[in-house]
Amino acid sequence: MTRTHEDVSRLPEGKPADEGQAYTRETGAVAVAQALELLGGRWKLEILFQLFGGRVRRFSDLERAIPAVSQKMLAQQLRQLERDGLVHRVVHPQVPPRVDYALTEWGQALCPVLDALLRWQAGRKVER
Amino acid sequence: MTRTHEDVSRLPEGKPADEGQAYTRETGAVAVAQALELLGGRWKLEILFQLFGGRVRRFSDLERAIPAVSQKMLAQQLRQLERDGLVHRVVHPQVPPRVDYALTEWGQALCPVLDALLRWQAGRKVER
DNA sequence: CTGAATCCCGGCGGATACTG
DNA sequence: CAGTATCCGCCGGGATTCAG
Repeated sequence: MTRTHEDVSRLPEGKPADEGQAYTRETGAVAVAQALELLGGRWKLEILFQLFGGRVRRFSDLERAIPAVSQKMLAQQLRQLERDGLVHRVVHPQVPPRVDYALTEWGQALCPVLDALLRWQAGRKVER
Repeated sequence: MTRTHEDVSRLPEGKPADEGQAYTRETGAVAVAQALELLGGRWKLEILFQLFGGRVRRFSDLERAIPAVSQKMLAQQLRQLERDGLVHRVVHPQVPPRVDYALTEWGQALCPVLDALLRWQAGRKVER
């Protein structure tokens, strides 16, 4: 069925046993695709990177840090990140209003993954 | 060569100190975004998963394995994967024609990265 | 069998203006 | 300050047809 070389289907550890089901090639692709969808937005990665390291940023901080993004998109992407559980949103009932954004634990856990992606991409040159 | 950070959150905020230095927060986001673009196509992951483990597949194999994809998209995504250096394309000058697709070494190296992404996504359950 | 070419459509994302 | 509301262009991607 599966010829496991360094196959993704072989998950070394850490997957829930209650399902009793490892990822097949198809569900694996689907699962990764779902994960990628969470990151698919045009600005999500830039936002995430701004938030990495437990940094808490305000809306205007993000606007300043990512000048090319419009308010609409920034708000939209933040909402989606919040809905998807990567970002935590804290509203301070003040005048003027103030909203803080921070990564959830799960969002923080994405950090080493993106780092791995970074290292993978860096190895592009050596192609035969 | 690349300094292997365990944590992207430790990246410096300013510019890199020297040339061979690793990523800043900004260039890191850009680099990851570039990497994600390579995988961004609607069907690329499914194709990649079909190819993982050094499996060589023909065009018609992939069509059968991914029934939902149209010929156009399959061809398009394969071309892009080839152009981006993830997939190797071998044309056999025969009648009827036959084309084999396989991962490049670099493409294979993506496998553990997607695996990490898979494990990250699996840990979504508990959020506080 | 393996594509390229063409037509078509929904939605992402940009620009701008308005609000509490 | 931190967002909504609205309009709109572009392009990713589906269906179908043609070609080597």
